[in-house]
Amino acid sequence: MRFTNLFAPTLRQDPADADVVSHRLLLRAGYIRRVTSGVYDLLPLGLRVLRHIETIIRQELDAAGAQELLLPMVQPAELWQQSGRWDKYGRELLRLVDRHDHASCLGPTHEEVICHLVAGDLRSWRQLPMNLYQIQAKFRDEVRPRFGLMRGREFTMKDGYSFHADDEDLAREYDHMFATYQRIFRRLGLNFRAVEADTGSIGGNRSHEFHVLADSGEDLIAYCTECDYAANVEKAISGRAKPLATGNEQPLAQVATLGVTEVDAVAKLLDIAPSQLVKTLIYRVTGGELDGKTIAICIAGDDQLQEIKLQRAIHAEALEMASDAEITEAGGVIGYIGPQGLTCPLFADTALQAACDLIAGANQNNTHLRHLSMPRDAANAHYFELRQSCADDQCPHCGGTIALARGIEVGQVFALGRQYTEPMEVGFQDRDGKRATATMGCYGIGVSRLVAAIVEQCHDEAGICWPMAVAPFQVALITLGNGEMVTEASAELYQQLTEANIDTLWDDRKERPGVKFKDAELMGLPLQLVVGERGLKDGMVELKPRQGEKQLILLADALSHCLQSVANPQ
RNA sequence: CGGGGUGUAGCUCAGUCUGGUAGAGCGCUGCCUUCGGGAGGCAGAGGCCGGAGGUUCGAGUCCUCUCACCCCGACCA
Repeated sequence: MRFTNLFAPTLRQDPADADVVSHRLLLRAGYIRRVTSGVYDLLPLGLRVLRHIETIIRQELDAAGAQELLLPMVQPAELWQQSGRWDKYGRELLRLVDRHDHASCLGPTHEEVICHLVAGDLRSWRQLPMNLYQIQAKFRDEVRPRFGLMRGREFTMKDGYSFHADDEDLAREYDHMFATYQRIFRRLGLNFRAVEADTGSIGGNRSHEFHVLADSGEDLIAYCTECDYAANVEKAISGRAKPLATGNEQPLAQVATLGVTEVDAVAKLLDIAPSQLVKTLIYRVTGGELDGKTIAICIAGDDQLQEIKLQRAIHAEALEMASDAEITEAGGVIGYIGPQGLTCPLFADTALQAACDLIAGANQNNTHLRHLSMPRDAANAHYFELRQSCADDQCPHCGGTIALARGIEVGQVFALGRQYTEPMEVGFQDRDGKRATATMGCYGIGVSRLVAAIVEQCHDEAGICWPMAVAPFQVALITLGNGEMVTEASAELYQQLTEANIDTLWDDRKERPGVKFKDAELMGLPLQLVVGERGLKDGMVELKPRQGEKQLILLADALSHCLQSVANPQ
């Protein structure tokens, strides 16, 4: 491609509304433009990168035995009503009504549609297993889209679904897809980590997320520095670095804490560690057996409640901090809430299970209690793992040290089981001649998000630094000046490179050298091949990897050098 | 949905407090000079100051309403 034919408007200054590096660079380098909140145009350069990522995904999935198909974006409400998600999915599901007053939605994910398809044609166990995938635009009406391609409302996703005769075979395919995902992300040149994950609203019983490690990531993951354990903090379980004190049961005693309510302030006033305090939080529950009820949660003073864990533990759909009135009704005194004397159900973190000699609110103004013993004074508590993992925690598997890192979730695999196949009636006749329901797995990759995630990990001061495997062009052929000699040599090189199937962007613009170098670096092309009069006099050109040193080479050797650098990038 | 912020030239932004002819830099067009790291000169083009209503002799500026976008939070495969 000649630069003069390429639509790639680069910006000299940073766009005002982009704070995150990938968003900023993709806008500046002419890869994307915003249409409206969370919706982007993918310009030719952006599309090239996306296509390269798709190609790697296709190659690996096809090799793994999956088949590509394409499902519709507009889906009838009936399918979602059948699975039960029409009412459950919430406002992220963009619903529309057509001219016949028929309700539909834009697909945020395709479990219903694929089950409908498979249910229609599945007859026998002999047809199983099958693994079907598609790469397609998804729409989720996110409450707060942000960071460019990182969290859009419309985005490109690879979603795959597998169907099996039994859970054993599903487990096999789950592991197979897990390994395939690792190969895909490795080929993309990413520093990533697979972590155990909560199954969220998609449901199911086993799930891993794949995270690209980056400080701008929206997720927090906990991992062991000594073994393979890694999990999203929404799910991670780890032991406190310093267990809480047990034994030593002394009688409860009131202590005046006039106007002091915050954990750190109380700890300071009483000259104790924050871990010796118990925080009591009051929530209102939506969904599940406790629907509409108020509940109390106890957690160590220096721990944070992980709400997702609580939600899972009590099978709730949503949690909200209780209002002042609800707290009072439950017997709590705001600022001095403690487990004793509350009238609502009490849940506590397992770290507190045997803890004694604690300080807690007394449910009395300006008063705390000393020597609180959870087993003795909060005997009605139900214990669950509710605290969020912290750095320096103990690994549950090997006892090693836990560390935290930020991650961008770029893929997730779920063993769904029969959660969708039951209501969608995906049945077949098993080898004993009996009717059976298929079991299902689903596997997603955020393709457009990957574009952003790669930039987050591969950039420097000057711009993007694409891995060779996904770069929109592999070589930036930069012609310096307009002389006949350099133009002819460049044209010759351009033809050679193109014929050798090397994606080459020939900067044939009448621009000064600085402009060309800056644009090539901003765009992040992995190799620069520079043709200038200075070198050409001696039959030489320059080859420079995006982040490496430049090398003078013979014009005659340029093609073979490029072939080698493309095949074996630094 | 709560909190904060921004809308003026293609981009980045001044001008708004204190009402009085619409500005700068970069980019863009033409010409000249320059030609190895976002050059210099000259001449130009480009604006319903997000939108609607109001106050005023007069509104980018003041008032009311509204829309869009960004950030933090809540939420979220």
